[in-house]
Amino acid sequence: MVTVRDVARAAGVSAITVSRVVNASGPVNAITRERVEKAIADLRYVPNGMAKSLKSRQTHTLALVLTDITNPFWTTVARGVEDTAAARGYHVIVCNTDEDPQKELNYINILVQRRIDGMILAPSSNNTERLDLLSRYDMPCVLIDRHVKGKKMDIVRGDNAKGGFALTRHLIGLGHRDIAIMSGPVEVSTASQRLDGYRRALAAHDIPIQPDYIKYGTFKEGSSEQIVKELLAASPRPTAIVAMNNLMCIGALRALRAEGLRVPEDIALVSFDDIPQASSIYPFLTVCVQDAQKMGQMATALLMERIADKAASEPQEIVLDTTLIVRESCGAQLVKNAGIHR
Amino acid sequence: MVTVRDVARAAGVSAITVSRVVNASGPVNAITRERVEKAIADLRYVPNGMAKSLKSRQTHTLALVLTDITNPFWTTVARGVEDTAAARGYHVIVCNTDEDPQKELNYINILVQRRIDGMILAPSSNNTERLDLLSRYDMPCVLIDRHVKGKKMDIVRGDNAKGGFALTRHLIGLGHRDIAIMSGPVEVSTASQRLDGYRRALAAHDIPIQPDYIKYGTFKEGSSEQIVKELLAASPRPTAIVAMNNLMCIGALRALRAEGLRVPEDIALVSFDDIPQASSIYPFLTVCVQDAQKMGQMATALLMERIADKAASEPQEIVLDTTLIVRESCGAQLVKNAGIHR
DNA sequence: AGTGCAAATGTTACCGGTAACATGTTAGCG
DNA sequence: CGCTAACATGTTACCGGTAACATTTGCACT
Repeated sequence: MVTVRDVARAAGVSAITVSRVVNASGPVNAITRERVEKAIADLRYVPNGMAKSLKSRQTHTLALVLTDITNPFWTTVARGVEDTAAARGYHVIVCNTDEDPQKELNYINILVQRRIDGMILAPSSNNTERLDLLSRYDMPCVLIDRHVKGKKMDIVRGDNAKGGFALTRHLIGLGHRDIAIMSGPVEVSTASQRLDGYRRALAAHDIPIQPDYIKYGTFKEGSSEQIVKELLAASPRPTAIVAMNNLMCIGALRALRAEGLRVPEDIALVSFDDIPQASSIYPFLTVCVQDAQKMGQMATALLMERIADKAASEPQEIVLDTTLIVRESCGAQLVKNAGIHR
Repeated sequence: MVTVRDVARAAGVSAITVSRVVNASGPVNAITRERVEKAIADLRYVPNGMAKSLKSRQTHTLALVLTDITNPFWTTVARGVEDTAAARGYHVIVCNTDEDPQKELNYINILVQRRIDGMILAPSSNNTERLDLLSRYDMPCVLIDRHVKGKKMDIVRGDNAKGGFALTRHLIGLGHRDIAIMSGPVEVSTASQRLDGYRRALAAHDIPIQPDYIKYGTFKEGSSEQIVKELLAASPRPTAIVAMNNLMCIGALRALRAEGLRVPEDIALVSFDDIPQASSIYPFLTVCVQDAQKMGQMATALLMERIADKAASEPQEIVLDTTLIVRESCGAQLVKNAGIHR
């Protein structure tokens, strides 16, 4: 492949002059410039980004390390990150960890080797070891959607506690008192904060917390089936379920139907995060949504700041608001039509 | 940041010896190795991937250039690509063109500069200029989902003609004769092939082709509204619509509902590609699906072959089968219950 | 003892771009 | 006319890793 020196030879100048023409990084006589430009065109010279990166110590590459690229929430985050990064001349490597800390660690190691300029990370566990690794290597990092215990870092996340509170209170307002919750993994902050909101809402209405009503699963569709079975066996049987994310909610809906229960007539079901294309044609699920695209944008902007700034200012925590969208699955319609539910 | 030479100094050996320890690329005495490994651990040495890439002329990076990362079809393709690439030690840069040839060209230029090892591309136009650019720079490239006229290249795609044929014939089998189609952009092969299948199915049943029934839009939700309006104004009004992809179909469904028409009672609607999470809770749309994940896997595997092989064998065309999933939106249930439809 | 060979380690140079410094040239000004 | 300043261009070295080649050491075998 053609190099600066090839171009230089063809144009009868030195390599640095070619570099100056390409980057407008120094004075070049108009006639010389023209000759160089002709040589570049003739030889179809394309500068080698790696050589440039090696010398300049920046790669103009970010990584987005997320837990499930199949989940529309993350897709939308990715879109926000990609757009914001591209607008500033950065590229994004998307890495999918499937909530597996080992996979996550692997990716981090490779990304450090690649000397990416920074990283947006949805941590899959509370273990701080790999985060220490990042700070040791001076790699700017912004956490997204989740924090890690005992480690002060930049983070952009939704207001999970408020969301959990809002969903639960809404159900209480519809007359429910036996409200169960399908939580995500205990050690993921998103889950514990949402659970907190749930607890606080119950407490605020003097409803005692039933340990039987709190179940832990993964954030995937698959784990719901077992949980639904257990919840239906609880006594008294819950009249409403809060699912901790969109995929678990879908799983729950299927599982409930398989058990012969209608939603919302027999049991109400609400959840966090939407599935935009689904609700567009079938506005059924009552959900608490976050602006995922904005979350991606904010995280990227914060990361860029951090890259420019490195260890300067204190780590920031940006908390984005959540919105409750009331549709059918909570049974609000039923209540409206028939007075108090149950 | 620590380099081989720093480690070498600390261990009292030469740089190349460190390199040999790290890569097991030459004989090293056990005692020396131990000393070097200790130095690596003490200094927390991490090899610089860029320097390695510069020397070895490979980046272990692929790019996936697609047209809409919000579309679940492409997300699933991305997942297939990512998994397959990661399994072989490659990383993927995902680039989103929004069907904009200018954006696509930009990305290609930057990717050539980065000297990525290869590229999987869903071309946004029939223009071959940028593809010539790729071959000129000797960049292995596999087209995905779409081909480009008059350019022999590796490609992995679905059997669009067959799919278009199957959807149309299914509607004909249900008694429809006035079948309209919402096509994608004329110059995208995916669209023209599907349209071809539609035409062939009509011809096979001696149904004349009505130019009024063929409309062209983008592959996005937004373009459907206008098209639906136009189709409803045609005379006779079509009794069924074939949408060319999942998002257009959603748009059409909304537009039809807005016009006060029920699907499938008043008009049937079928489409290409599913929205998995939507149909999981609401199995409504009759669709012709492709295995997107497999498409991504195959494309990556083919690309890897091509990277290993460069200009060796002839370009391959891999055509994946499509499957018709009959659900409600085509009106099959109605027909079953009530005899011939309309 | 002499020869041959493998293992162990080192030296040099290069991948491609560019910062830092050096040199040559021209124009402006007293 | 001589001096300075700004412009134009070039030389050298470095970013960090490693291929190619060179050197040294130790051992087996004749």
